Order: sequence, then structure tokens, then C-alpha cells
Amino acid sequence: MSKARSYKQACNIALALDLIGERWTLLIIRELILGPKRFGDLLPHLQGMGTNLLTTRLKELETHAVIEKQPCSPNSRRMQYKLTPLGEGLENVLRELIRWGIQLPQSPPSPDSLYQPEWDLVAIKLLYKREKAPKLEGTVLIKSVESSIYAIIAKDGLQLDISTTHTHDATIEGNRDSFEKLFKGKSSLNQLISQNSLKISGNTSLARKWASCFS
Amino acid sequence: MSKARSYKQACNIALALDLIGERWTLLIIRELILGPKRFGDLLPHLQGMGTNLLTTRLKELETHAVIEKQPCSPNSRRMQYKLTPLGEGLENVLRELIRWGIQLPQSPPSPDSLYQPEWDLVAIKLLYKREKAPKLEGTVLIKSVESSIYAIIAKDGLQLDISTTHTHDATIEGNRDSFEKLFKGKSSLNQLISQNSLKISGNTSLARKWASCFS
DNA sequence: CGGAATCCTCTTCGATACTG
DNA sequence: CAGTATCGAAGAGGATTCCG
Repeated sequence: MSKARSYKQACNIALALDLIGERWTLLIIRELILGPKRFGDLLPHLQGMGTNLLTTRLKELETHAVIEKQPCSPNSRRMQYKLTPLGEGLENVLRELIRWGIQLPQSPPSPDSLYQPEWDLVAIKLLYKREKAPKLEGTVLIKSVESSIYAIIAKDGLQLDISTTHTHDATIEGNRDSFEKLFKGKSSLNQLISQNSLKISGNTSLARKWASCFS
Repeated sequence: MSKARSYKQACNIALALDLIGERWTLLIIRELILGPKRFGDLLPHLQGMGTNLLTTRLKELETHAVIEKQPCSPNSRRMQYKLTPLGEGLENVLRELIRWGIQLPQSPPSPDSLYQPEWDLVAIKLLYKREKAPKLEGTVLIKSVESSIYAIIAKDGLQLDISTTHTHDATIEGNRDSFEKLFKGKSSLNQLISQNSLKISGNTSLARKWASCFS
């Protein structure tokens, strides 16, 4: 049985870290931010982690009600892992980690480091401030050479999809770098448009309002 | 030399965790939130951590410019560790960890778990929302049987002191439990006063305004 | 195929003893 | 007091196997 090493401190920080402070754990949470995933989907995004260790971590998280294991569909025997409401609360922790990570001296992107476009989606989702345009609704296509991301603006936040095509109201087009600047609040949409870095089409008003939610 | 194990992922979360995700690291940051500390001050608050490991962690943090080592006083040979501006940015991460930790199913306080009053001060400092009363200034004494904490309200946030006596404008008195409810936003000052759990004196208006910054 | 269990090696941790 | 050295214990990483 996993006896879960603990700091044994009567402190909320230490308490939290007892549950999600171990190696790999927060990266597992990151993987589940965009929705439920299966064991086999998690593994390739966690290169270097053994299958046994992933099993252990998933069990720990499950016993602490941070995630839950459920059938992919009602009568299926295939299982998927999903954040519980408690686990979703970790969005706030991840958001601040992203913010802190952004301002870090950027090490030159080492060639042996893994990259998954979904990680950008996680950042976009978490950095989006719906309160800046609470009533906004619609779908924006974020198009670059590398990927086509559909951002579906809904009442309960931003839903992001990279794998399926959706009908969309507006399009923002450009390269990854410019989008990064936009989403991370380093440049405004107007700045990037006037620099010819980004281009908008369709419902441009929607696109503008949506983009203003990142600054 | 410390070769600092890395996740090797082009993701801001993973990048951040490469620096501050290892065991004990965030607890060291917690210790430095209230101000600089010496090696010997850190150790007893990190029970179970070997001295060698603390040395290693401090060096890692120093090379990544999260903390810096400096003389206690200009010409002293005694050294202390202090957060850099980059390190101070981790306040946001710690704040969210505290918030998440608070809503965790409270395990019965195990007898072998360590408790340090300073950890409460860290929580108070980080949960205080100055923007709720931006112009407030003064000193509030938070008095319980266990401790006398001076909260000095300043422009750049809350300064907290448990070791020295200060002149104060207002006093809030009660037991630790009630204070916890107040600071963690679970109860309002008015509620706690009407329950006879807390008592205020001195500049009660200041005390009320200050207390409202936690809800 | 998904994922749990087993082994084995290597690294990190934890605790204590030691040194400038 | 501030760290270094050491060593057994625990955990991580990788490959492989087993089972439904």
C-alpha cells in the first residue's frame, strides 16, 4: 500500500504539498485540465515516468479524491481519469505556476525537450479572464501553421479543442510566437495586428473582445 | 555539482516545477516569505530534512536567482537567505496552495505533526487583500492565549511580527480557532463578535476595515 | 490493448557524525 | 553555528511480464 510520505506539519501549504507536491503529480493534473484522459493518453505526455509510478500516483490522487476513475462511456470497461471538483480547484495553483514560469529567464529550448500543443491550450484556458467580458459567447479559431485551435467561449469558461473541427465566428491567424505574446499578456491584439504579426477575420468585434481577456 | 533533475518539457508549468517542484523547496520559500532567515533558523522548521539536503536546495535556489545569500549586517560574516524579486513572485503560488489546502478534508491534527505560529502569519499575510481597503494604515494587535501578533498595515502589504512589541491602534482578541475562521474567510468579524468568539477594542473602525480584507 | 505487478539499477532522501 | 561527509533506506526510472 502507498503510505504517502508526509511532511507532518500543521500548515496548509505543507498539507497541500502532501497531496500534490510529489514528483509528476501536478503534471498529471495539468493533463486532466482539458478533460478526462485514459492511462495510455497520459503516459506519452509524461515521458520518463514509469507505468508503475503513474499507477501509484493515480491511486494516491484517487484515494484523496483529487481525481476519479470512471468508465469512458456508461457500459464500457475502458477507464478514464477525471478531475473531481477538488481537483479542479488546482487550476488556481497551476495558473500561478504558469504565470511564474512565464517570467522565468527563458532557457534556450533544448532539443531533447518534449513539446505538446495541448500544454498551450492549458495555458490559454487558465490565463483567460472571463470576468473581463462576462457575456461574450461564440467560437474563435486560432490558426497557425502548426495548429488549428478552436476556442469555444461559454458561460463556465473557455473550452478548447485542437482535435476536432468546429464552426467558428471569427479567426485569428498568425505564428505561435505572436499568439504566445497575446495570451501571456505581453502584447495586445492591436499591437500585434499593427505589426502584421496577427490577422483577424470574421466577427472581428468578437475576436477583439475575446483577445482583450488576456491582458 | 547539482545537476538538477528536469522534466524536460517545453511547458511553463514543468519549467516552474523544475525549479521549485522538488521536495522541501516550496517550504523553504514559505519560511522566507516573512523575511530573511539563517540556515539555523530554517532547519527546525523543516524537521526531517537533512542538513546536506537543505544546503543542496539553497544552492539550487541561489543559482536560479530565486533566493540570495547575503551578510546579516554589512560587515558581518554571518549569512542569511532572502527571496529575490523572482522568489517573491512565488507568493502567488503559495497563496493558491494555502487556499486549496484550507478546503481540504481536515485530517485530525496528528500529535506528531509540527506546528509553528509563523505559518499562520504567512497565511495571514498572503490571504490579506489590500485592494479591499487600499488606503488603510495602522497597526492591529491580534491577541490570543498562544500569541501576540502585530499586523502593521502598510502601502506595500501587510507586515507581521510576532517577536517584538509594537504600539498598536486596535486590538482583536480571541482564540486561534476564531482567528482562523476570520483569516480564511469562513466567518466575518461581525459574526464572530456576535458569537462572543472575538472582541475588539481601540480603533474599532480600523479593526473592522482591516478584518473585512480577508473575506 | 490497457494497465497492473515484478525486478533490477540508479538516484535521492534522511539521519547522524564530523569539521572549520 | 554553518555547513560537509557518510551510509543505509526509500523512491524513481526503465524494461519486461502477466492478466483481463
